[in-house]
Amino acid sequence: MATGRTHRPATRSRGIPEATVARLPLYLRALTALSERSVPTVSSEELAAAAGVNSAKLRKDFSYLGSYGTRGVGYDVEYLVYQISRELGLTQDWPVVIVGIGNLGAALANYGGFASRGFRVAALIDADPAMAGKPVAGIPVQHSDDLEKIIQDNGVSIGVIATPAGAAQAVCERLVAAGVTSILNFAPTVLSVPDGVDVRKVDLSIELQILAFHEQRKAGEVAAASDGGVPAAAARNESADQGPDGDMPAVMPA
Amino acid sequence: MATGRTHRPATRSRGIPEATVARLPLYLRALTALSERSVPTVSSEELAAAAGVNSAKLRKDFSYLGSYGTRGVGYDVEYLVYQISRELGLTQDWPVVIVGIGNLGAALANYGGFASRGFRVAALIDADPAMAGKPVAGIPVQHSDDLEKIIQDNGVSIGVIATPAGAAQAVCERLVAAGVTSILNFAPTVLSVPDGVDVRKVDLSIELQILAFHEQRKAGEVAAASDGGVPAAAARNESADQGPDGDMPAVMPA
DNA sequence: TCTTGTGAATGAATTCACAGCA
DNA sequence: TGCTGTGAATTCATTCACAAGA
Repeated sequence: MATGRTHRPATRSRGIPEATVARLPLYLRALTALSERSVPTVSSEELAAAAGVNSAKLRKDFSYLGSYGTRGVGYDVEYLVYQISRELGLTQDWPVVIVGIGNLGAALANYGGFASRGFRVAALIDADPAMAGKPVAGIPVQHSDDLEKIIQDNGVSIGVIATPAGAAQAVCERLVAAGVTSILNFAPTVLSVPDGVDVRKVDLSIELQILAFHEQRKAGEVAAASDGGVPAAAARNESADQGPDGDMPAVMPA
Repeated sequence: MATGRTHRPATRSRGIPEATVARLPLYLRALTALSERSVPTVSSEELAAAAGVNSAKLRKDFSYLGSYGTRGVGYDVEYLVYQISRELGLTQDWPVVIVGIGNLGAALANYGGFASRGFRVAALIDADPAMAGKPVAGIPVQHSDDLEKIIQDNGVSIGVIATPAGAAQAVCERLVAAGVTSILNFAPTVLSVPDGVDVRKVDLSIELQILAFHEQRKAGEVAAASDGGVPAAAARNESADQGPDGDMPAVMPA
């Protein structure tokens, strides 16, 4: 788990399963789209289809949040948007910093999906002095010497690492020391952090390797040489669903 | 599951759990680093630490591949690298195309972690005529009119979608029609694909939302207003591990 | 003696299937 | 009547703990 639910607080089952938390953003995205089309209500079946999951799972997920639907009718779109946003903590402002403004860092800085969801790029930081002052996505890049000050001045608690792998652990340590408690890591390294700090990672290369694994199976797979040879053919019948499967993200440097 | 293991072929348990497959690239990365340092053998304990998982899980994972270790000693690094690479299908060449050469597409094109793992960027494709011919990462961008021909000429079976959300489904359909059977989707949309096609997604915004959820908990969380009010404080004691947790990736447009 | 490989136990997530309510 | 909400059943993943083997 990225974040172990240690003991359960007191009242009510404040223990929303991690797998459910990971799907809430999907539901939110689907709901937002419905909201923009002024759709007033939606059934679990419809919403599940839009989010790419099955309806039983969706209803179970929502049951952890409370009873926000109406039997025989469905869910009120606006109300659900609000409830899920609140649950995810998106009703407040989250300043984030991006460290490492290479190709990837720049892509992230330009990503539009932030502001709309409570995230605000508070600063861009890079170790290259030549980058300092240069605006990326309208925000001037600052030198990493000032990292600690930037974090503190902006009250940043979420940091994004988009540096090369070699620099990631050091950057991570500085971020944590300065007060960051959640890190999104794009560098292909395992970061070690103290308790109380969450790390999530995104690794392109890993995702491709997982695809390659499945791809290999499809081709009819005959030989593959050594070790107990694989049984021929057996035409796999992949089910073609999205990723609501529980596996891992992947990493990527700038 | 991203790819349902339908019936089990014949011989041997050719059913490697999806969660295990998702960790193999992590092990491979750690092993590659050891290999570069010419470390000859490694114990499950050491390797697990390097990969950020626990050793029982690692041993169980390896047990699905076969018995590649030596009791009392550990694993031969080179041998394991080979076995895992073979299992993941990385001993062969995988040509990939990247569609949508915006900031993100360019970042992906420049990503170095490809070639070293059997992936080769066969072509970059964009819908903007102004981009055509312009080299990105040393590869000339081609116009999307030629998508089908490019896929077929290069025998591409893996496609990466880095277009804006609005274009993703259409691109996906053209890729699939042209013969692509695995897709890595960076656009924040649910793609629908026919059976037999695998889709994995990477969504930055979702990852941030998951972090925000946990971040919200840490702050001591008092009010939060409506719905059954959350119990005060209860100082969460997050365990700070990496993402080998089974949750979802996230998405992002160019 | 040390570390793997693995059954058995536990825990988490998903799916089923239907009672309960609008 | 129709759709939600949820216990119960099932499937999948992790962890334990120790026998087997170098």
